[in-house]
Amino acid sequence: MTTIRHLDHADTLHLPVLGDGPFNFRHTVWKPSHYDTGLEAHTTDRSWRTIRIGDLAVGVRLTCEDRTVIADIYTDGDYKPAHRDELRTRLTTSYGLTEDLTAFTALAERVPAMREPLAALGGIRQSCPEDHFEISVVALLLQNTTVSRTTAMTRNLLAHHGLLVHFAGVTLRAWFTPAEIAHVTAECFKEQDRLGYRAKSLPYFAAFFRDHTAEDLLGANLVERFQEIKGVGPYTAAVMASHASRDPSVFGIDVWNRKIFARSLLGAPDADAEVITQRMNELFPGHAGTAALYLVEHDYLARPVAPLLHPAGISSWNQALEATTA
DNA sequence: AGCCAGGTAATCC
DNA sequence: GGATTACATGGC
Repeated sequence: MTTIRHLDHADTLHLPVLGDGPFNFRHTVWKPSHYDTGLEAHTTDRSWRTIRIGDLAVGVRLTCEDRTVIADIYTDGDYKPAHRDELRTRLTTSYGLTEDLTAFTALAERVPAMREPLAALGGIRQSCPEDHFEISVVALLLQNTTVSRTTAMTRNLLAHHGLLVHFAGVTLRAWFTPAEIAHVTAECFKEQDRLGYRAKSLPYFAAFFRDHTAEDLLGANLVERFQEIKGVGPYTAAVMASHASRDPSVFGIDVWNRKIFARSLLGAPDADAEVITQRMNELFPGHAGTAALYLVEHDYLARPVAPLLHPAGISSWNQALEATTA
C-alpha cells in the first residue's frame, strides 16, 4: 500500500523566457502526443509536475505571465538553497526557456509542410522534465508495443516502485531513482509490472545511471554512448539525446512518427527510415529534431493522446490515481 | 488465429 | 556486414 506524501509550499521561482521569438507556454509544457504517465497534469492555463532531486520529492505548479514562467515549488523534505538553484536550472533547461529558435524558424519558413505547424505551434520548445534515466525508461516502455500497453507498464512501475504525492490540489506519481530500483529483479519487472522482454533491460538502465552522472556524458557522442547500455538501440538512444540532452539535430524514428514524416514531407503513407532521415537533415540541417517535434505535435494537436483536464475534473483525476496503489 | 504495436540483440549467411 | 528472427504481451 503506497502512502501519499503531502508536499508543502517551499518556494516560488520566476523563470524568464529569453530571446525575441514567440513563446507558446501551453504547448511547450503540455505535449499533445505525450501519453498519460501520471507524473503530470494540465489544464488550459496551468500544469503540475513532479521532479526527483535525489531523495527529495518535488511538486511544481507552473503558470505563465507574459514571458515569465512562474513555478511554485512544493516539497516534504529539507529544502535548501542548493535545491532552489538546481530546480531553477532544471526547469529552465527542461522546457528550453533560454533556447533560440530563430535558426530553426528561418529554415522552416521555406518548407511548405511546416507552414501550418509553425502557425499553430510557433514558439514551442522540446519538453523533457525527465532526466536521462527517466526518459530512457519512457523510451524503453515505448519499444515495439502499443501506447495503451506503454501506459499500463508505466502505471505498474510507478505504482509499485515510485512515489505518490499530493500538492497544490493535485495527486501525482513521482519517479523512482536508479538506487531505489537497484534491488528489484528482472523477474519482478516481468511478472509484477508486466514489462515482457523489456524487464531484462531495466536493471542495466538503473546500473548505468547509478554509475554515470550527466557530467560524465558531456562531450561524448551520446547516441553512440547510450547504446552501450543493453536494451538501448538507435531509437532509445536518439530519444535520450534529443529530449534529455536537447540535441536539436537528433530525433528518434519509429514506426509511428515515420508515417507522420512520410505523409507531410514526401506525400506518401510511409517510407524507409533512411529516406526520411536524409530528407529531414537536408531540409533542416542541424535542426531535424526540432522539425520532428513540430510535425508530430501538430499532427496530434486536434486529437491529443492525453487531453487537457477541465479544472472541475481534477478531483476525479486525484481519486483515480490514489485508487491505483501497490 | 494471426498480426501488429511509438525496437533490440542474437544469429545467420 | 547486411538480412532475418526471437523476444512478451495485449488488443483488434
